[in-house]
Order: sequence, then C-alpha cells, then structure tokens
Amino acid sequence: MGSRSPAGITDTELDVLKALWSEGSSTIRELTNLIYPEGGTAHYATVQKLLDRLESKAFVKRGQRGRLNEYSAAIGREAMISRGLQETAERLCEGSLSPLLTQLIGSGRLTTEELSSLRELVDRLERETKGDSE
Amino acid sequence: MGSRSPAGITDTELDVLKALWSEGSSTIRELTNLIYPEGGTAHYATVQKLLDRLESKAFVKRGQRGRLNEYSAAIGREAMISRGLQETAERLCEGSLSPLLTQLIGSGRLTTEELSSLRELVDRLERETKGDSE
DNA sequence: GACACCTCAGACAAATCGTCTTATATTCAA
DNA sequence: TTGAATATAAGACGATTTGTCTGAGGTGTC
Repeated sequence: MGSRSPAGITDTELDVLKALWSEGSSTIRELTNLIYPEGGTAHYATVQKLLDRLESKAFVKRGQRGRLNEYSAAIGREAMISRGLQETAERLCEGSLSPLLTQLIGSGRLTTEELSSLRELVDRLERETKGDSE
Repeated sequence: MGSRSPAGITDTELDVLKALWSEGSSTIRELTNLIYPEGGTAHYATVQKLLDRLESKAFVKRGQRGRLNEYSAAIGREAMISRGLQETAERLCEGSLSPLLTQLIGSGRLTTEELSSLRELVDRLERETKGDSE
C-alpha cells in the first residue's frame, strides 16, 4: 500500500535531480552545499540517501571522480515530462494522449504566440508525415 | 513527509470516481456492487472510506436519495486531466504549459488523424483569438 | 421484537518519505 | 605514525498515507 509519487519521484528527490540538471555531474558534497547551504553531516546524509533512492530508480547514475562518488542525471527534463504526461494519460484516458492535447489547447491558457508557434509545429509535422510513406 | 499521489488522488480512489463518472449519482451499495462484485460488509466499508476521503478532498459530493447517502462526482474527467497537466507543469516547467505541448506533439505518438484534427482546433482558436479583442 | 440494512468512528498493518546517527574506510597534514 | 577531516555505507526513526477491516449504533420493515 502506500502511494506512488507523481512520475515515481518525490519533490525532494526532484530537487536533487534538478540540481544535477543545472550543475551537471556532481559529488554529494557539491549537491549538499547547493541544496542545503551550510548543511552539516545530517544534510549530507540526507542528500546521499536521496541519491541512493534516485539511483535505484535509475534516475541518476553513479560514477567516479578521482575516488569520490560522482552522480549525474540519467534522465532528462523532457523525458521526465513525458513520464508525467504518460502517467496522466494512463490514469485518466486509458493511455491515449490526445485528450491531454485537447485539454491543453482548449483550456484557454495559451498565448497568441504559443498558439502560432504551435501551428507552425503542426504544419511541419503534417508535411513530414505526408512525405514519409513509413 | 509521506508522499502525495498524482493529482491528489490514489488509484483506488480513482476507481471509485471513475465509477461515479460512468454511473452518475450512486449509493455506496451500488458502487460496492460495481467495484467489488460479491463484496461483503468489508468491501462496503472500504468503498465508504474511499468516498469519505474523496469527499474531504472535494472530489465527490454527498446528497440524499431517500434516506440513503448518494454520492456524485464533484469534478469531471477533463478537470482531472487539467490537474494532472498543471501538476506536471508546476513540478517540471515552473508552471508553464507549453513545454508539455511541445513534448506531446514532438513525441511522434500522434496519428495522422489526430494531427489534422489538432490543426483544425488550432485554426479555430487562432480565428477566435483574432476576433476577440479581449 | 427480529432481522436487515445503513452509517459512523476508528483500528490496523504495510509502505513511503525525509531525516538523522552510527560505524567503517580513506585521505592527508603535522 | 598519529590524528583530524572527510567519504561512504547501512540502517533506525517517526510521521504520514493508504487500503482494508471491525464494531457499535441507528433506522427501517416484516
């Protein structure tokens, strides 16, 4: 029982992952300094535990820098967004993505610019699709 | 501590809500029969508890049918989808929805028909936006 | 009055999550 | 070499969530 966090990652874990996105490969110490400025041993261990859990979910991977552990993101922001969308689609639309699209576009939250850049994107995709017989 | 389920609703709670979406206003008994066929007292109580929690989250509302409690959905599927999208946007894009759009469209998962109906939708919205000075 | 049903309140174990402590290495300067 | 400082690993912890279930009381009908 218990619940799953959205896209399988908690807010605190996401903080760590975001730090890795912006900083690139980092040691635990570097991440700790960034996320918990003046963080002591306790906070260091917290970050370490979060990285452990992120690693076991394959969201980060561990390498070596000298003899220190060095962590880096194993999933990008876009892939993470995809996961979120996929999850919403599965929970609410039997996996189909187009209801999400309809909702997104119809919700009236898009600016004029977003709308026209969206149109360009659709135009381009339609051309590509027509070109490919595959 | 502890975690939040996606869009603030758990899978089991969502099962109940989905039943309400498809059946309309229902009593606990009706929902129990639907979700746990041949469910006994225990399952009845489970559904009741789930409805309690859904009500406290304002996802369902309670009325009366005769002297029975009658529950109905207080949120529709579309609004639920919106919540999911909003949550993903807030967690990963600082609240902006257009990265979700880009991801959705660029992921190559849309069929030709979805693409052209999407284009119609965009066309219509662009016309409306141009028409409205508001 | 007996029986069936509803309702409410709460207990319960399992799991998750953020945090922290401790013990064990390893490095490097004095 | 000894000792301070740091890195690492392993795990304990309390709080919270979640799904499930039990039991006590109400209200109706036959």
